[in-house]
Amino acid sequence: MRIATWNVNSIRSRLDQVLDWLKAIQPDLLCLQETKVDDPLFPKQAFETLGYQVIFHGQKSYNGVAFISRLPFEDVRLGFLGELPDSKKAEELGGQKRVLSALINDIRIVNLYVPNGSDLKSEKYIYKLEWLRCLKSYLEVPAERGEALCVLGDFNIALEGRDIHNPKQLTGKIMASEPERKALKSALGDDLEDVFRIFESDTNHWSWWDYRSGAWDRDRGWRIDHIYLSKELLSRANCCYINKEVRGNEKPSDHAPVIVDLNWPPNEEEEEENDEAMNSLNFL
DNA sequence: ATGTCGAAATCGTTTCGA
Repeated sequence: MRIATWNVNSIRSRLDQVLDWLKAIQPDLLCLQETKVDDPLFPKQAFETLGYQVIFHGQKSYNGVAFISRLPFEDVRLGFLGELPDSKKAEELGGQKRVLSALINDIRIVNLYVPNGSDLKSEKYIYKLEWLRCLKSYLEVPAERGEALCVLGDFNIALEGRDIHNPKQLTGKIMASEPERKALKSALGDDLEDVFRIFESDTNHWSWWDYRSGAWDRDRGWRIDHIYLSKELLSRANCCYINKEVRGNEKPSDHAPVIVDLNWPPNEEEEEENDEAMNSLNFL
C-alpha cells in the first residue's frame, strides 16, 4: 500500500500537476492539505476519471484537507468533532477545516493541516498551541479503539535541528519553538513514530521551501511534512521518501509530497516463510 | 527575515495568510 501526503497550496491551481503526479507515482491514497476551495467547487470529477474516489473537508480561500483514494473509505470523520462530539473546544476549532480521518484498508488515516502560527507573539500562535492540545485528545480515541494508525500531513513544525536548513538561526522561532514542539510530541504520544527517520537520519532533507527569498534556489528548506505510523505499521514500512523534484516544477506548490510504501495488508505467504525460517532456526 | 505565491474583495490593485 502506497500512501502520500502533499500540501498543494490550492488544488485548483495545482490540478494538472497533481493528476500527472498521480499517474506517475500511482499511490493508493493521496492526502492533500491547503486545498483552498469550498466543497461544492472541489474538482472531484478529474480524480474520478483516473479511478480515484475523493473526500474533502474544505472552505473558501484557506485551509482545506482531502483524500484521493483508489481503496474504499469507511467511517469518514470531518474535523475534530468527528472524534470528540461533546468537546466545546472541538466545535470552536472546527471553523478552520484542517482535519479529515477515515478507515482505509483497516488503517485509521488522519490527515492534518496544523496551523502555521505566524509568529510567537501572534494570537495565531496561541491558536496553534490550543489546536495541538485538542489534537492530543483527538488522537487518543482511535488508539483506544485499537486501530492501526497513520497520522500525516503538514505539521508546520520542525521537531529537531536536523529538520531545518539553519537550526542556529531558526530554533526557538515559529515552527521550531519549544512549546509547539512539546505540544506536538505530546499529541503524538509513545506509539506514533516519524517513518521518514527510520530510513534517513541525515539533515538536508526538506519538504517545504518558502516561495520568498529564493529559498528553493538556495536549498533553504524545512522538513515539516511528516508521516507518523503506529508500531504495528512501522514494522511494515518498506521505504519513505520526499519527492523533492516536484518543487522544481513550473508553478510549484511550496511543499513537496512525502510518500511511504507499506507491506500492508500483511503478505500471508511471506509471513509463513518467515515463521518457517524462525522455526528452523529455533531447532538449531 | 521576507526578495513570492494564491485567493478574494476593496475589483485591475490591495489585502491577507503562509
